[in-house]
Amino acid sequence: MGLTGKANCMKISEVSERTGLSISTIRFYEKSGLCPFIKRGTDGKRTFSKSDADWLELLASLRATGMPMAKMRAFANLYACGDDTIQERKAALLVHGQSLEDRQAELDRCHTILNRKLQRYDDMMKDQK
Amino acid sequence: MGLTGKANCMKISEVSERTGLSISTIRFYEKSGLCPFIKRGTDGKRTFSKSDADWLELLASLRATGMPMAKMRAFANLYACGDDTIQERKAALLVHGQSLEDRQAELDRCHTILNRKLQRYDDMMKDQK
DNA sequence: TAACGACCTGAAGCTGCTATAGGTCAAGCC
DNA sequence: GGCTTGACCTATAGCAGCTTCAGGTCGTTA
Repeated sequence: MGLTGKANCMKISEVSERTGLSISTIRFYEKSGLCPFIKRGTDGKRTFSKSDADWLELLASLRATGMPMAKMRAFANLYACGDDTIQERKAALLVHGQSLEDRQAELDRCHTILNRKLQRYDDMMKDQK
Repeated sequence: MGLTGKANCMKISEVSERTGLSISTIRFYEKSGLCPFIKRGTDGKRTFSKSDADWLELLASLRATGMPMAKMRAFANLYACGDDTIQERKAALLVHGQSLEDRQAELDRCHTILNRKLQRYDDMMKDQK
């Protein structure tokens, strides 16, 4: 009855909800080689294990913070090669973490510009009266 | 001699340097109606006034913080209509400022996920030994 | 049994640039 | 004068990263 397949096995809609990636995007990522290890049920539908879902969540974070697909693909290849590559993956995440911090600084800078502009609008409106 | 045209008049390369937008992007923005008021010299080259450059700098901030072109175009239309629209422009910037803060929060969230992942890599490497 | 909903595929479309090809013009050099 | 160089110009094609659409397969439910 209400069993969602094997426990520990999620449907694409559940993964979508959890990761914030759209269903189309998940399929697109699979096609692009970011998660070639997703299994299918006998009915041809994708079945996601807990660790598949975790992986997609990490991908979502990387993408949301601006990692280009080419790098994500490289990262995915390391992941697919197993635990020997952890050192390399760690290095990649560290590099990306730096660029994320740069990005945050850039957003702050833009925020300041925005606020200065708002201030100027206020000044102009005062002058008009 | 070394005079760069009228003072108060910049070339596209100078505006590019100052705003961080590529020269192509500036031309593309003009074609897209984000700055239809840029004048040309008798030689057909674009000549940017100080306020043109300021405007493009603001556009750059908006774009860098994720405002879609359609909204930028709406904003540009208000700008082109003159000072009567300041109230509306201010409202638009406030709305965008909110979405910018949301975006910053999202980046922070992703940053946390990244760091947790790094921590887990460290744990795994310890276990391997 | 028919209709619904959740999944599937492949291909086309969209946004926001970026790169390429080909041309104009002024400045500097021989 | 003739030649090259460099900064600009246009128009068009290409690319990344999705999203949307058309059309099809299941399993469940009324």
